[in-house]
Amino acid sequence: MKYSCQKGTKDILPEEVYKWQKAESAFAEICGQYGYKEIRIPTFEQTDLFLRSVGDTTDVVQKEMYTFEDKGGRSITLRPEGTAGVVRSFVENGMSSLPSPVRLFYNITAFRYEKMQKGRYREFHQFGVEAFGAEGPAIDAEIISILVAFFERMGLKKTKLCINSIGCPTCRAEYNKILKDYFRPHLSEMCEDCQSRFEKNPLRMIDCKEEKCGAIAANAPRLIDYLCDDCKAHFEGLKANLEALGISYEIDSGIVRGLDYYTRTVFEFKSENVGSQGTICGGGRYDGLVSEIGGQPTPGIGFAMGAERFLLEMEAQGIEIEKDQKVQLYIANLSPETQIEAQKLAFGLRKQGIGCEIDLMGRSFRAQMKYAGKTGIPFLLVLGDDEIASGKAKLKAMADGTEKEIALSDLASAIRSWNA
RNA sequence: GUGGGAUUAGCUCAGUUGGUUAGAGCGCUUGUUUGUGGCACAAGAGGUCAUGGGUUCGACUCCCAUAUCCCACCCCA
Repeated sequence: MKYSCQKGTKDILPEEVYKWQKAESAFAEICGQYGYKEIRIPTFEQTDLFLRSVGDTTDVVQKEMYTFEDKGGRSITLRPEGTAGVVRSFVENGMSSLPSPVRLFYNITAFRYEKMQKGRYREFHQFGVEAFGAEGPAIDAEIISILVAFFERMGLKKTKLCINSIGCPTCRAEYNKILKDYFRPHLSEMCEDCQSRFEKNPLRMIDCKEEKCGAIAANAPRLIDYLCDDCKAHFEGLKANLEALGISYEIDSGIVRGLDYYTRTVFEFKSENVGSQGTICGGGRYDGLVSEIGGQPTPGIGFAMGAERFLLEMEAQGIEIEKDQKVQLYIANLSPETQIEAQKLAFGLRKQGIGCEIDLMGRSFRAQMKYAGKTGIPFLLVLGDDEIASGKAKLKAMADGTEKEIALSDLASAIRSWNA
């Protein structure tokens, strides 16, 4: 074999693509019910956008971006996530003058140069939502409820919501001091990563997976205990709002989120079935991001759900997504002449909304029957010389083999009313 | 970037201390006589055994390198 798809990319074949379509349409429909409008943004942006928004010290930026120079000498990056591009678009298109809040959703591919493992790809799909202009915790609860509604619609049973607050720049600065005071005496026992995190971003030391670090971090002061009054009120408001909606959650102070733009609310839906990381979707508030990108200060919040991880979870929970059968009728034909008549008949039926397939390879009648049986097409009609002459044919329901004599001109309505 | 396992037909896999023309199941195509399927039976197509070197009289089998896939660490969706 000469060519294969690139590392970390995947073909989504017809036998699987219906699952994607179901998930995409359910997500779009639910977002629509909430008043979120779809936005489609470019696949690549200027590199600097991601340095500024995602943060130039994050792993995503430092080692995972697909960055290249185009023929005009510009530094271009394939988007590693959706929020940055949406925020850029929000600012560039002056959406702050739209009625607030501005509610957007999207369905994109994103790219991260990583070593792959379960639930992790270099090109992956995200369903996401962003809401701009609403400051209070109600909108936080709203976007979380979108996910809950989506999971319910798709039949997903067990989902675990974890929430946390990582505060605002003011309380986080204060907390960082406290955290460093706590870790300082233990620093020599901790891993190299944590030692360098100590100066750069002590917050990340909390969710270190190293056993020795984890033991030390377990007793570390938690940011939610040191939130400023405003942030505390916001978090309490979110909890109350979730409870009012009947959405159960856990507080997980280990959720830090690896992108720099997050403030206050952060959350994840987790599972053990989607790879070691366990995150099906993650999101949070980014109240400083719009101004960082050059817009008027505007609060924002959003999430991204990994479509591959979502589908992995569906499969792990044994939830089948129904396949839809667009072709209703198979027309078997017995000769070159009847094949043309079958094509004419099918052409007309499709205009009436009945999907049809016919044999075009001149295969034996038996082979055509086998094909019709295997494809699961629910109705069959044999078009031979007799049927053409009489204008009548037997319409057969493949499931139970029952047949009814029908005038060819009445086929569409006969199929529609078969079970009536 | 670090580490472990794998790579033989479209798919899932056999392949015996290295020994002639490389196998099975599923799938696919065709057929089992005249126009009714899923089953059964039969036949057929499809492989430079991931790629490149090496050892050997001889390599799918042993050695090395590369690529790809799977999994874990880091981190994220």
